[in-house]
Amino acid sequence: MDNKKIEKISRALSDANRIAILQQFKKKKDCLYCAEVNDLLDLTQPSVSHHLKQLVDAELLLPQKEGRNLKYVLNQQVLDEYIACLSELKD
Amino acid sequence: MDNKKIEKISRALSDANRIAILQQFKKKKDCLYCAEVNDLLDLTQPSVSHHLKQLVDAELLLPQKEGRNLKYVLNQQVLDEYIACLSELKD
DNA sequence: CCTACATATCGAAACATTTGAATATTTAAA
DNA sequence: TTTAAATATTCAAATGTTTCGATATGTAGG
Repeated sequence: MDNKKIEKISRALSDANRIAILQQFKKKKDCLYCAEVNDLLDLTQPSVSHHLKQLVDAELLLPQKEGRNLKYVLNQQVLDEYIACLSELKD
Repeated sequence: MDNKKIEKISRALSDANRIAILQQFKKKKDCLYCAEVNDLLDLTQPSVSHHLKQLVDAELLLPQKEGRNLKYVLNQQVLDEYIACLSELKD
């Protein structure tokens, strides 16, 4: 993972709403629907769409269309790689 | 570690210059001098001071005065706690 | 004490991010 | 095939971040 990617993921994580979205995956077992995120956050629909886009662009979330709905799953591999890069900073 | 702290650390990590500073600790064994960071980055002294401040405010770096000079050490504990929080996102 | 060095702060310009209203797109259902 | 629901896009306002020149502060050495 190069520094540009570390920067992008870090930026995606640097917002309270986006952190809340990611934490919601702990409660819902493994996937979250777009509509659920709209309910979760105290923001208008375009703002939520903006935040989800940041997370998808950083590849922390993987989107899957289901008819009119949009389902997201957490990209554990990218998260693992990011954590591995941070661990390398230690010594 | 609460969400405000996760947000702050993530923001501190969301900049190419600050990532470069942290990675420099791998090369220098365990501490970095302010003057070395000025040499490392292609920025003016006030800009470098600004970036170091972000890292210190996020408690990723611990500053130690040495006369006129300023020495930084990596705060491994905070880094570990941050990594632990990210790991918890994975289910 | 004066001078030079190391770092910090201030102020402003440039740029990026966040937000919501309005509107567009896509798709399911009637 | 019209209508409604779910999500995305556009635009602009507000806010936050980055950068640097100028200047301030603190400290060591002469």
